[in-house]
Amino acid sequence: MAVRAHLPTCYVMSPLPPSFYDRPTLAVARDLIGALLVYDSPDDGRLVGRVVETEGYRADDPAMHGWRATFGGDGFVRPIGRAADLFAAPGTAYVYRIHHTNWLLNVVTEPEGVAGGVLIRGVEPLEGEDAMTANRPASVRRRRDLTNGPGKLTQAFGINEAPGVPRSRFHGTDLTVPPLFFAAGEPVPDDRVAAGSRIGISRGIDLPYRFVEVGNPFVSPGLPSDVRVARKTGKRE
DNA sequence: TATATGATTGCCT
DNA sequence: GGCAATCATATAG
Repeated sequence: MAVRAHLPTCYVMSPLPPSFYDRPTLAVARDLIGALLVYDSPDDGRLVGRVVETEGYRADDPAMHGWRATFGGDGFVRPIGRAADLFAAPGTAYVYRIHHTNWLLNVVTEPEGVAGGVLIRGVEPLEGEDAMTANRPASVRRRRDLTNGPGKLTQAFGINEAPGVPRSRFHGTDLTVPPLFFAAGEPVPDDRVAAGSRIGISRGIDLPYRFVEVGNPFVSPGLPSDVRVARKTGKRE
């Protein structure tokens, strides 16, 4: 019988404050493991997922959006395009669409004026799982496929948008107040958190900016980019 | 202005 | 395992 995480009954789920995000990006990414993603949905009621996988993106990082235009060349910082929104106040939502219908949720980190963000890549459903199931395609069979990927969890929570919509409703919103926010969960000890290379990127593949809860089935299934490259080129470590 | 690519997913073989 | 979907954004010219 599978052991499922449960909501501590005595927990008051209050939003993590701006000071939580006003820190180095990787510290926030690490500490979000085990935190609760909460959305008080007008359609689905309260949805709660426990964060089990994150990735950090920051200014020293060629994988960050608009990195070349923003930091390249003379090293002068000039926020351009999407990257400008990563300079926003800590705790701001950074939501963007990739490929066609996939929307990815990030939270902005570091002091205002310093670029950084954490991508939420996997959560474990704790509350409102029926609604999450309804929000995902009927073809989804395994429970873990509900939320074991950055585009999957936004769809399960209903914080994605329709194709053709240029921006997300939540892009630029404050994640330190309802309806969409993070709350403290049971802290996850260091021996259950692993850092490694990120997934699906082509630059900065060696930077260990990805954090997962070891062994949790809601960690996304993709191979880290450095492993993928090593396989493709036939190189062994 | 023109072209290449992507912080993914799901369906196909 | 491979690859299409589908278009905004990044980058080159």
